[in-house]
Amino acid sequence: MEFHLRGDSPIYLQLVHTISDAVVRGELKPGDRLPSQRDVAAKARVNPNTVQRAFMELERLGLTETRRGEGTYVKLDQEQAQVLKEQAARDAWQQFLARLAAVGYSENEVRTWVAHQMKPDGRKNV
Amino acid sequence: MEFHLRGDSPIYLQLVHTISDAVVRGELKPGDRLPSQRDVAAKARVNPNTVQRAFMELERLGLTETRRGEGTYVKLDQEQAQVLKEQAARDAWQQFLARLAAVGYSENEVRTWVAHQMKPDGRKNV
Amino acid sequence: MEFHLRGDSPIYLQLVHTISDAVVRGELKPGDRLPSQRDVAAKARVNPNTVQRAFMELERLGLTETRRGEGTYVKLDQEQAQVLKEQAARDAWQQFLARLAAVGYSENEVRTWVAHQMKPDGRKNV
Amino acid sequence: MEFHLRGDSPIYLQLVHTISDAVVRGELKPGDRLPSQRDVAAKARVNPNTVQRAFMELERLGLTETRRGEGTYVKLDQEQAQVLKEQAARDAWQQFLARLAAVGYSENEVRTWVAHQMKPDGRKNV
DNA sequence: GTGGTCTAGACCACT
DNA sequence: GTGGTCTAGACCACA
Repeated sequence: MEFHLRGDSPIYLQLVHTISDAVVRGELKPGDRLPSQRDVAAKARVNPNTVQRAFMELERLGLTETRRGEGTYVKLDQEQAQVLKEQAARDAWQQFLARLAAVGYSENEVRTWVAHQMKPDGRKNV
Repeated sequence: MEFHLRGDSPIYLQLVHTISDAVVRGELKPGDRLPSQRDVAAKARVNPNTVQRAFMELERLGLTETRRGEGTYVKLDQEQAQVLKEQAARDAWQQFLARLAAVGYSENEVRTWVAHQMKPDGRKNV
Repeated sequence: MEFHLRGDSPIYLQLVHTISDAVVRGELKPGDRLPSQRDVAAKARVNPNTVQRAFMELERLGLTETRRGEGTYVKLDQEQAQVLKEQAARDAWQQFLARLAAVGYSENEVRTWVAHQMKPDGRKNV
Repeated sequence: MEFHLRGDSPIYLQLVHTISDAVVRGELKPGDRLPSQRDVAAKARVNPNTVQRAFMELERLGLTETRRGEGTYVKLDQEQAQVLKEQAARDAWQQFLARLAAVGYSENEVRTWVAHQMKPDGRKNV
């Protein structure tokens, strides 16, 4: 697993998202063992305490289960992961719509705008 | 202007966004005078220091200018506002795509998903 | 508020219990501001980080609400506190019964035993 | 002997309590041979090292004695067991009283509360 | 070797 | 001055 840390949000949350996204994608399956906190700390080049905080958060969210002296394991089953995946998509979409509305796009403008973005021939839509 | 404050991001930034969005929407036009800091503080029920910080940020971003003893005025012209508006849309779209990719949607799945959301008859697309 | 720290359980949890019991007892009421993390750290003579962890836990339990730059406030209303109080009593009672059963007391023996403890004249029932 | 492991306290201590309670109840008598460490490990589905630690603790507490190559035997005589049993009851009772006091029950309230729990007709006292 | 707790101290963001 | 994040490093408990 790769950890790309950017600067805007707390490192421990970035770790949480990196890992939880992997779970949601199904890349980490129930029962899988996460790398040890020390290993993650080494790979992401952050302090072990920061990693631990991330792991605590993952457990709190119900994604993992940690067994003292053993390690941390994925708990969330595939079905729940799928739910979270769809939820993430809906949330992202809502956020997108809200943002456009906030800066003044009407519903129809949004429709047109998105249609334009989706055109496969649409010359580099970014 | 209404101020709806939620808890996740700093209050002063929420104020900045509330105001800058109004400018971007063209609701506040160049030369318009913003409500006084103390009015904003009262309406949003936040500490005046927090409002001041928000106004400082708006000025730093080039959206407003403050005239001592007079008040704070919108500086950004309509053309620049339009640029920001389009930029906001592109940013929101990119963020949306990035999020879906992060949780495992392929490009095609995104396309299908969005198309489905956009169907006007699809009731409940929001 | 006094903090008596013993050695058997993690300090941060002892802090959590000290404070949450005060809330449950109604000694700290909704809207009351807790002493700052630094103050608690000083009074309890522990590291501020340890206190912060305790405060995080209190917030996670829904007892308090912390406002950055302001302080930490009691959130739990009196009614909810009462519920927790009764719950605590039931839990303690269950635990007591379970323990006696585990070491071999029959239901009747428990009854007799407790009746004996409760006798007010029973000279030092401890 | 059944081993029901919960998650809150160290596994080795749970094993200690399971076994010591059996001794205190008189279910395991002086001279009785405990199941082998490997049997316990298998039945409780825990690491043999964990069982060993539990057995060490039992011996340290004076409940058992280990004879090399033979096995582990209950050492505690019935009289001592009875003392421990009564001690356990008193401890549990004290803990119960302390807990209720901590959440704000007065002595009289405790008395009333317990009396209510003890009413045999009061169905659902557990 | 693994996770859990704690200390010490720094720096930042916010009100 | 308040809480939030992070580092560094220690020591412990557990499997």
